[in-house]
Amino acid sequence: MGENFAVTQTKPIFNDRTPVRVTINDMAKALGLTKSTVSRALNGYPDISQTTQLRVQRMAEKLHYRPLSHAQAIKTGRTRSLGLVLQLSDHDAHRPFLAEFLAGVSNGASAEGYTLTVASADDEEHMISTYEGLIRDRKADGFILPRAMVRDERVNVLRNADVPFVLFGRQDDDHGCCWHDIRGEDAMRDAVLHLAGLGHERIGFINGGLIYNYASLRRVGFHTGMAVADLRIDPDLIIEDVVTVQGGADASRILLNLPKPPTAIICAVDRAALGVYQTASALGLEIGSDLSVIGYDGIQEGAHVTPPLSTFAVDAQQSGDRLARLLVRRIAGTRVEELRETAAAIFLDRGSVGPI
Amino acid sequence: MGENFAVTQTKPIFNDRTPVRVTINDMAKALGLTKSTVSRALNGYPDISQTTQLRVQRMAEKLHYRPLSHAQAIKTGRTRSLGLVLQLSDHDAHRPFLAEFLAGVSNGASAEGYTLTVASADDEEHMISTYEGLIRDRKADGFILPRAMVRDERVNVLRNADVPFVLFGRQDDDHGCCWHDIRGEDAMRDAVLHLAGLGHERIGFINGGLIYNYASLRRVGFHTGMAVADLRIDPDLIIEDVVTVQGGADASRILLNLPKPPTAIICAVDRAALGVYQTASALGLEIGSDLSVIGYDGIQEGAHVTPPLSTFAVDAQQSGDRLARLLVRRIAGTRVEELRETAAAIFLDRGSVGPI
DNA sequence: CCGCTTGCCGAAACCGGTTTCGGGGGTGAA
DNA sequence: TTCACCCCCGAAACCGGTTTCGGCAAGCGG
Repeated sequence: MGENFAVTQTKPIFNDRTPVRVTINDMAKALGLTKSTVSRALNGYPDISQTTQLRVQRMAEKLHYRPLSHAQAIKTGRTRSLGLVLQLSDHDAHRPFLAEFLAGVSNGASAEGYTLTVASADDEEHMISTYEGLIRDRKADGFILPRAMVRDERVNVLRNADVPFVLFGRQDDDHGCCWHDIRGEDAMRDAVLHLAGLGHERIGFINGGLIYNYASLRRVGFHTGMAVADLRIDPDLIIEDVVTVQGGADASRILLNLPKPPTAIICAVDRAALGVYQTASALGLEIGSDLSVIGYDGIQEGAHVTPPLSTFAVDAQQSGDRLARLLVRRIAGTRVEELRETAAAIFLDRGSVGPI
Repeated sequence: MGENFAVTQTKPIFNDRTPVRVTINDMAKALGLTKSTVSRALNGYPDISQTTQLRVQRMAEKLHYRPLSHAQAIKTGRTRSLGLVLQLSDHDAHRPFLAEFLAGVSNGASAEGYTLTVASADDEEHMISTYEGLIRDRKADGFILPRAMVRDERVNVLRNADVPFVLFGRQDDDHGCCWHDIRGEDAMRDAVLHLAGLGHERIGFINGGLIYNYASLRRVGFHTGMAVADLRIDPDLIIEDVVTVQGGADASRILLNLPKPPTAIICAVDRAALGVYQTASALGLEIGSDLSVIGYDGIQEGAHVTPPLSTFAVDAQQSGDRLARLLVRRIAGTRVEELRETAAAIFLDRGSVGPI
């Protein structure tokens, strides 16, 4: 017993530069309370005095205490994480936005104290089983569904598993659905009006993928615009279900080879518009003068073609952020009716539109 | 006491079509064992008889029992999830692959029974604090670091926090590092040899971002190729730190305006190669005859330009898959030396290369 | 002065797992 | 027969939280 300095410190404060986690027990000890009181104080239970609650909160600040999410999960069932299942086979219509979208989602999530769990699936069947697995293993408290589809099996699964979810895009059967979406229909309408204002009368429309819900909305927008501009709709000038560059090239070739070809073409998807560029150059048409083109999406490549593509840009990052925050509120129990919002696409008037 | 049928079932088997989770207690009850035995049987403890272990495993199959990952996490510290932090500001050099890469990672992870946790950060500082937060809150058992950099602060942080990680790309200071990478240096060498075989002697080289580790490797590969082909290296024909289309256009303009311009240009990044196309068309040069171009990456756009870009394609999905599996093994304790692998890029001989 | 609320907190059970410890029973040797 | 192992498994503690329950002290009315 030569030394009087007994080693009483059983738990190191620092472990190789990494601060050791402070637990609720450390909090309780530091405050002279029991851990149950600490827990209730932090979770805002009404049977804790104002004074104590504040003391606990201050101490939590001071000690940088944050409850372990998976420790609470075991009792509450809440992991504090949002789920996102990517579909691969999805024709790369929305690939370009993925980075921004993901960044937005993860930003929104972490701002709310949530994390983002990402999975992927090749086909629809695999996707459904992926959801079921994630739900069964409680990997996420709720899900973000990109690209709402007309007949959306994901919605059914989540609905009767009673798991919160939020759609990127709207849904006709809105029972239990909340969403964030861009008003593509307004964009299509404005595109028509813009062209009509420049004297165009024969306006072609190349719509996007019909399995997605946005296609019918944008079709309606196109019709609305034509009606407002008092223009007759020629069914021959409408081609639907086009989501690729090649598809856009093919569709526009059909349109431009008509006896009375359109003087302008509106594309529901930028990639299709890029296809129109190919066909135009093949046919010796100059875009912006011989043929006007308006796209939708605002993908990078559109800025680099000549002339730069006039298009309606969507802010994928902002949308991702909004979706995450909506989902968190949904998980917290807010009614779906209060969690439905849309935003406008912004028109980028670049070089691909001209008077007739 | 009119009824003799007492309601003893306290836990419903089905809850609105959603099967209720079976817990380790259900397993114990069904087997007539204690939960501790069940746990040890499933985790392969040596003090459980062969017979019992098999019984337990069969029952687990039958009842579809899988332990709740966050329930085990609280005791073991392992969440069974892999972390991935995306950097936004990262010039969209690798954006195009993100979808495939992510799909690969999440596939590999789920094949190993892991999930994928994704976060994002705008700048480097934020990124480091993001890692620290994820580590502190035990959100991931290990991390995948995309795009290894020359001076990589992430590596430092993870190294002395003693958290497993795996690099996409190699690292000079390989202490504690394991990785998967594509041998870009071999690709650059082969590109030179291919061109030299066609008679080219003045070969330009537009290298990628110098903050990334791959740049120096590809530079070495270029030099190697030139040495093997017995060609002299003209420093004026080398421009580095180019990662965008515009950058590629600018760099190639410099090269092609030299008194003795190159007859072929190798680009370490496809986007730069696309920039070369722009400059070539501006200068009236026909690619494939007047000027040969070889890229690297294998991005989609390369297939759609005319002539299609000859390039070395990397399989981002496969890489993601490999990285996930390597990381899982790293977490399980495999030595880093056994977890270093490289793969070859595959040459797509399309239309942008011709004899001198 | 007494009884009854009410406010506030501690004690303890619980969630679904893991891990340590100890002991019962069978076997082999003395 | 006894004793010492060894092979298995059960009991119980533990991880870091949440939630229910009960009780003490102060306040209030009578």
